[in-house]
Amino acid sequence: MAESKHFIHEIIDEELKEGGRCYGKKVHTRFPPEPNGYLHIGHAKALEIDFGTAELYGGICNLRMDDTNPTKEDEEFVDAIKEDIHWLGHDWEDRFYYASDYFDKMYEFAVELIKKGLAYVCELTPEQMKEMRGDTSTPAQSPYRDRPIEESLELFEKMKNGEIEEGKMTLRAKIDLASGNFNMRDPVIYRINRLPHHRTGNKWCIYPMYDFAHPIEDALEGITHSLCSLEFENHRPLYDWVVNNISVETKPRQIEFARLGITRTVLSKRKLRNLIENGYVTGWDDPRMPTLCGLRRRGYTPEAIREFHRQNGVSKVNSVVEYAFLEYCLREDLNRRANRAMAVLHPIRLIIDNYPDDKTEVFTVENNPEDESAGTREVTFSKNLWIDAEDFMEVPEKKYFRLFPGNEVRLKSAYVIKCTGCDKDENGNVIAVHAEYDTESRGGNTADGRRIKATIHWVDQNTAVDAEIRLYDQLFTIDEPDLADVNYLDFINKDSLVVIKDAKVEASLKNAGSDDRYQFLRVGYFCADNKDSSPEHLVFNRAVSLKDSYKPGNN
RNA sequence: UGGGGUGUCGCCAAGGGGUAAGGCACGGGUCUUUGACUCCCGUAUUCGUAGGUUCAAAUCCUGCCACCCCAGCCA
Repeated sequence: MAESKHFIHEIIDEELKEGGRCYGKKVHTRFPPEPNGYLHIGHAKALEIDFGTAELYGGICNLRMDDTNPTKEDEEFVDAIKEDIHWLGHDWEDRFYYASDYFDKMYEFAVELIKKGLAYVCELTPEQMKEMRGDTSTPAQSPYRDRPIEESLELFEKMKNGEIEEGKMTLRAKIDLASGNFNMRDPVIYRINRLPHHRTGNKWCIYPMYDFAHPIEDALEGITHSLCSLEFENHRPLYDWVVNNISVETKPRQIEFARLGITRTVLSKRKLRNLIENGYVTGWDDPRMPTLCGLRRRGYTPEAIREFHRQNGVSKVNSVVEYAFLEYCLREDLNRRANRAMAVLHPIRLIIDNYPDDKTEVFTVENNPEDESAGTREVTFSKNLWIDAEDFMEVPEKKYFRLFPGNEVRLKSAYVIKCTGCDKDENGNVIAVHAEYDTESRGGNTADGRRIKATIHWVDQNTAVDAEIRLYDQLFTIDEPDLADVNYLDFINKDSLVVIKDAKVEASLKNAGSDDRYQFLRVGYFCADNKDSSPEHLVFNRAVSLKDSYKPGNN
């Protein structure tokens, strides 16, 4: 698994060399979520890059809530964000910060800029500022940019003291009104906002803009590499401008990478919220949601998600990874680690006619053929079993080698049986399958060594437990519902959830916890639902199906 | 038509003058007490495109094309 280094690590390698920007320094990154929503799998990529890079270089990574806008942020998300990050296995130790921790210092830096003649108080309304912004060929206008320093100082103080109405004044950096990069056309770095802040309450009524705040946060924390997504590329000149014009010891470097897209998935907060509000899903943790809490509830493991991001690599190309790759990563992980169990999703009776009516046997079954240390468990066997309706065909199609009259099949870890026929109801539906077992095949091996092509799973009617099973599938029917010009709500997959109320599962599943992952033999990977499942009413979610090379209808 | 980016297989992605890694997906085979897993084999004469430099170009040069981001007192 010796993946070659991606461009960010190549840059860091260079900077760490003698004479490089970071020679002799410890690599220090940060993950700076805005506490205004739940983390999703796209954030997990950034997490992998931020924490993973620190780990790779023996450095450290801070967790920092980027809470510079009181109108959008809320404390309620902070704990959920921390929980999700811990669940993924990342650790910030004691380095948990808020951007709001630095409001005092940011204010001082703003004053410093004013004193240097590099910032001024502007009295343009938002509308006026928009009108005067100019365009690609016309420079912006800024009538207040030559205001005396003393006056700006005074006004800025008034802004801080709440003497100015919201929207009436801003503090702007004096940079370049003619820049082709609009972020440099004297950007607003402080605005007035009278909403109480979730942490600082009413202490402030002016708040720094991201472009001013972020580089300061990074510099103050001694961040060496500020890794962010591509849309901030245009902001880097401003980031550098701030870092170079205020009195800070260290100068962090911003490097941008492409964010992740996944087929048949939407990742934008607005669209995800819409899915909830329109009732397409039940909430942020619905197992069909790409949120970390949704994936967790679905049965995804942190290991699978992290491996997914590691294998995808990091570049600057906007990419949309196939959902199949995420599924592959989950199967890879769970095949190694999940215990097997037998569950019949579409139960149909199987009667072993030559087996004694009241006899019960106990068979020992391996928990995981991929991992002997996973041990074994016991399952009971009797004359009356449940098997899956799909494992019987009265008239088999070509290449079908499961149960049909006259054919032999092995019941996993039990006996070889031969199908003798079936019972039907008045409508012609098969309601029971009959078979006779080979008394010499206990455990599943034939005495004469004849090979049995198919092995099917089963559960004993005497000990089987009822369970509800939720089969989840992709929420969308098209590959890229997240494109700007498609109405994603027109492409909802109506069958993204299929509920099976009357499944029969083996007794050992009775105590399944939501952290346990199982492979239901020949079906897929499942976990108990972390909200709705209980020993009295088992509910299992399908995380991902097993691959299946059988193509029905192949006449 | 300003500025900033990106273009290598269906999807990711290495490779930065010496003759196209790898993974997923897909197809075929093998193995199998899971039609899973394993293992094997196959899959870009070609690197957005047109020229140029060179013995040699995906890699260097020039032009062109396509796509993404930017005109919030959002992050």
